[in-house]
Amino acid sequence: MSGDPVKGLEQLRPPEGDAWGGFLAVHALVTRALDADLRARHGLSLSAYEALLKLAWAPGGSLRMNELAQKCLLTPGGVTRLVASLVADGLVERELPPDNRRVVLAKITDAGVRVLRSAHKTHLAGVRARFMQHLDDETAERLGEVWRRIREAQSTEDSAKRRAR
Amino acid sequence: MSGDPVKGLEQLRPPEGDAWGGFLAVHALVTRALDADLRARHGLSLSAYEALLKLAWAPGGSLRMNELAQKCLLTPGGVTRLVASLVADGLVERELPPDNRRVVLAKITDAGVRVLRSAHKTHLAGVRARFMQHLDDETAERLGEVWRRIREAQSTEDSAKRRAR
DNA sequence: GGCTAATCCTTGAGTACTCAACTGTTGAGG
DNA sequence: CCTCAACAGTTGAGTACTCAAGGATTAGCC
Repeated sequence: MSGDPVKGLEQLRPPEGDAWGGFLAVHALVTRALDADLRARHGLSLSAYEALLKLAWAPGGSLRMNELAQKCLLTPGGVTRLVASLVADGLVERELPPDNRRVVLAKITDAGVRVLRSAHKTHLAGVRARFMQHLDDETAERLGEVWRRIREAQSTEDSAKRRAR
Repeated sequence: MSGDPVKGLEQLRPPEGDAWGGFLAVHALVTRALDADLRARHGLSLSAYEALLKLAWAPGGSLRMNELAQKCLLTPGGVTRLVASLVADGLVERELPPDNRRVVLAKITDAGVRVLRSAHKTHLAGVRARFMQHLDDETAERLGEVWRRIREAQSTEDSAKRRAR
C-alpha cells in the first residue's frame, strides 16, 4: 500500500461517472455562484430567496411553516430560523391565525415583494447564463423528464419506509 | 397585497423551470439519501467518503491538502478540519515532507482503504439505484456532455475574474 | 544573501443547517 | 367530557462548512 493508486475501485467510469460526477460538480459550482450573486446584489442568501419566492407564489402570499419547509426542502427547525431572520429584515411577517393556534403563517411583506422582484431578475439571469444557456430545448425537456422520474422513485421509496415504521 | 399570488414573477416556466427546479430537488434528495446510507453502514459522511476516494485514486494514496481541497470542491479550511477528523478515526495520516515543509500530505491508511472498499460498494449501489437507473445510456452521455460544457464556461469565467483582480 | 512576495496551511468567528427533545394545540374515541 | 394520540412549531446541541486573518516556509529578484 505504499506505491500506486489503490486497486479495485475503478468502477462507475464513463459515461456513468461523468453523468454523476458532473452533476455534483455543477451543482456545487452553480449554486455557489448564484448564492454569491444574490448576496452581493440584494443581501439575500439563496435559501432566503427561495423561501420568499415560494411565499410569493402561494395564495395570499403566505404559507404555514410546515408547508414552507416542504417546498424549500428544509426541516421545520431550519425554517423557524430562516423565517426569523427574514422577519428581522422586515421581508416576512409571522401571523398567528386565531382559529388554529398551533399553526404559524409566514407572510411576505410589501418590502419582501420589492426585494424579491429585483432579486428574481438577478437570479433568473444567473440561472440562464450559468445553466439554461448550455441546454438546447430538447435536452432541457429530457432533463425535466429524468428529474421527474427520479423524484417519483424517491418518494415511493420514502413512503415505503414510512409504512414500515 | 392581501389577495392572491404576487404577480410578475411567472418567468422560467416549463420546460426551463422543470430542468432547473428538478435539478435542485434531485440533488438535495439523492445526496441526502446517499449520505445517510454511508453514515448508517460505514460511519462515514459523504464528504469523508469522497475525500478517501480522491486519496485512493491519487498516486501513492496521498495528496497535498490543497489538491484535496480542489478535488473535493472545498476550501482549504474545510479540508484541514475534514482531514483532522479522518486522522482521528485512523483512516488518514498526515505526512510532513522534509524537502518542502510548508506542504502537508494527507495519506490514506490501510484501515482507510478497508473502510473505503466496503463504503465504495454501498455508495456505487446507491448511486446506481437512485440516479443511474433512471438514465438510459444516451441520456447519460448527453448529461455528461452538458456538465462538461457548464464547467468549462464556469472555469473560464472564474479565470476572467481572477485576471481582473 | 537578504528583502519581498507568493504559497500553504491553520485558526477563530460566524453561518446555516440537522436531529431529537420539548411545549402547546387540536381532534377522535370511549 | 376527558383522555390520549397526532400534529405544529420551537429550541438546544451538534455538525459541517465558509471567510478572512495570521504564521510559517519557500521562491524570486536585485
